[in-house]
Amino acid sequence: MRVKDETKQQALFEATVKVVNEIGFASSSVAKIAKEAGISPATIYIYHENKEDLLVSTYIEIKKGMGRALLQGFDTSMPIRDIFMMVWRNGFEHVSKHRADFHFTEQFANSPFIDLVDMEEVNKYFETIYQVIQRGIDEKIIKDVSFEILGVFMFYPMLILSNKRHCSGFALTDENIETAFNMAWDAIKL
Amino acid sequence: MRVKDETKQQALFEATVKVVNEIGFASSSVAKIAKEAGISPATIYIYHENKEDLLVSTYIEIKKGMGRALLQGFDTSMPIRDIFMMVWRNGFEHVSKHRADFHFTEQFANSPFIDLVDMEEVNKYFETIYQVIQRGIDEKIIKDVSFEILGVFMFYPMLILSNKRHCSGFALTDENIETAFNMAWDAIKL
Amino acid sequence: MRVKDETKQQALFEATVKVVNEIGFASSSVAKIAKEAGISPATIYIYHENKEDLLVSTYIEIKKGMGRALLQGFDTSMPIRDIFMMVWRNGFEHVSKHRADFHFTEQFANSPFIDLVDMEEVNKYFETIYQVIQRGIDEKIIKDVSFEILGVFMFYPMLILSNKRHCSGFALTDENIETAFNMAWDAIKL
Amino acid sequence: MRVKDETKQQALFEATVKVVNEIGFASSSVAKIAKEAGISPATIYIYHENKEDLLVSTYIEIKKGMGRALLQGFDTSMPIRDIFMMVWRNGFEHVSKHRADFHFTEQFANSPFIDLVDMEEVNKYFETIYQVIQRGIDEKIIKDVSFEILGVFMFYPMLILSNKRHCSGFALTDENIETAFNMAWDAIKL
DNA sequence: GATGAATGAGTGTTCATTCAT
DNA sequence: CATGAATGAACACTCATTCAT
Repeated sequence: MRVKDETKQQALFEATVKVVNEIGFASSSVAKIAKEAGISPATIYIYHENKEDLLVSTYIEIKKGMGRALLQGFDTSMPIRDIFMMVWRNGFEHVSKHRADFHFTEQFANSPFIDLVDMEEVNKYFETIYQVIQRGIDEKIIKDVSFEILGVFMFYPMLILSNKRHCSGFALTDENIETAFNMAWDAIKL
Repeated sequence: MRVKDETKQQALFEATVKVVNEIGFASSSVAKIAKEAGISPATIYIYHENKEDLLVSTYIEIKKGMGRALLQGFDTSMPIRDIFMMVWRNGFEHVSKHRADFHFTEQFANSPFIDLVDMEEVNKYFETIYQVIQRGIDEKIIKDVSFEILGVFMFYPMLILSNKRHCSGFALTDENIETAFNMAWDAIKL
Repeated sequence: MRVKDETKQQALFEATVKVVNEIGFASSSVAKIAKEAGISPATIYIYHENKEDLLVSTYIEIKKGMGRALLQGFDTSMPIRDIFMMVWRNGFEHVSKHRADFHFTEQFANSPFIDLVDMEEVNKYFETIYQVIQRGIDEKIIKDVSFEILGVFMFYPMLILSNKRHCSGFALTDENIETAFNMAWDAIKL
Repeated sequence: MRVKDETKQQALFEATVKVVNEIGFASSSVAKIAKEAGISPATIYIYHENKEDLLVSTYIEIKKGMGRALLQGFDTSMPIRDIFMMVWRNGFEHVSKHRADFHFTEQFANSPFIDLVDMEEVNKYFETIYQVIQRGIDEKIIKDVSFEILGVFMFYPMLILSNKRHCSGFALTDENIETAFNMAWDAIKL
């Protein structure tokens, strides 16, 4: 795998997301993705070892972007609740701007492909957030339960609410986002 | 004229779930499912119009079972919170007994296959629960927000917490289940 | 093969002709023919040993009808030319009334299926006509060339001219039929 | 990038003709044709969109060769009858050299596949001959009837007489060919 | 006599991947 | 670096036929 043309690599990621979103993993083929990206199927093998690698790389690329987006404007000195609200808003903003990407990750994370991902690598993009949660627990602001349970009420709701497939009726207005945040906060706050 | 073998149909559903869970939609083929079910690939087409129909039927079959399970022991006269707790417990119990089925639906619901399902048909299995929610809203016990938002905090958590992929560290103990219920209830109660 | 229901047998012949004409031998299947005939594929095997036998039987059935039709109103005492003209007219009349049947035989006779037919059996339906030809040769009215060559100019033209595929512009009017007859007669007469 | 192998394309045409002639459209499969051509079934799809396209292309290829062959030695200044005789002889010579090809076209032209052919494209290979016919009509040498009728007596006989299936007893000797020509000429001449 | 269930073998076509250019 | 040609293996699905009922 020799890397050269960065725009081609980018086009490949975008094509992968588009094709998989439109027809699912079951029907997605290297040929179709290549066609969408405007390159030859053979060229994909210059950028990626095989099909699996293409899919996994696409997933990690998107996750990296999400981790970065959530922490936009982050400031340790802010009150815990404000930090969460900011993260919450950042999350909705980022997702609404990258619906397709996020849609892809949902599909990916609920398939056996997820087993191929080195979760350590992904988690490090969210490290800072874990630290905030821990602080909240230590300061007795947040319930003292496992990160996983907290995530179920604080982070998954962002994904589900933003997912047209699951919540077709939830418009991403400031008001709706705040209402939902209050519910999430009620769930996790002590 | 031989008569249609009902056990074959059942074996087919189980094989579909098993194969899809193990290797995902991307690699699941009619031949593999048939082999797992111990029948000829051609026989599948006696029971189902095509592959799509097999997958969709499997999904609906599972959803039907879930809807039935959630309402086990249901009694209108119970207090709203108790009903939800019962549904919550029923949910975890059912899911823990049918992990594979439920795993399949997660994958299915996050793929384009879900678009092939007549949601009306699925929703009717959950009709009674919708009525309880409405009663809770009317009696000012539950927050007056859309069903979708409530579902995100009251029902999706069951799915995510039970999902080893997403919550490997969440053991389905009575204590954990109750802790999580309290968080869900905090989120939706007025 | 036990024969019972004559109308079913007839429906089967008609279905065979219809299906083969519409989609050709390449796509025709026992199942499609059975469906067209309104019976089960399995039932076909009560009336015919196998698919081949069904096709061949259909061909022979049609040929029998043609042989009979050509000789309608036949009378040995008529002048040779008049006999030919009568046969010619009978031919066009019969074909125009049984376009589909005739269409089927064209396709059949130009496929390897024809090799399965016992030509002796078919030829006997046309025996009388061969005798007339021989008389014409003996009486020095018709050119003394082989039956095959004479057939090419006297009988094949009926088939080709009646075939919409080959002669879309040839309307089966009395005038056209007579014009063509004169050409055929010019070809074979001494 | 490997370059398309023209001999492979040719082998494919020949294999198609051979297989279809031997077992008919009903039994001819892409796999059998590929095997006969010595290539992988998948390779066929590099040269042709699908099976249909392979068959149609083969037909057109053969027709093109025929059109060219008929006009060998063609000279406008020759008398009409001599031109026809030359075309007639060219036809028999070409057919006898390419029996298999011509056999294929007979089968093809009597099947629904013929409907897939752009007749305009085929007819242009015979354009010159149509002009000669028209000249013959204008000069009152040939009967003033439609091209189709003339073709039935002037061109179809070549095909039928050369067809072992229809005329097993017609040897392609110069004498036989001339005898038949005279009959054809008698049919169409004024 | 008639049929739907059942299937091994086959259908046309696409797959992920390699390779010569 | 990039590609179209090439393919063995697999794909979803249909085949002709048999068989229990």
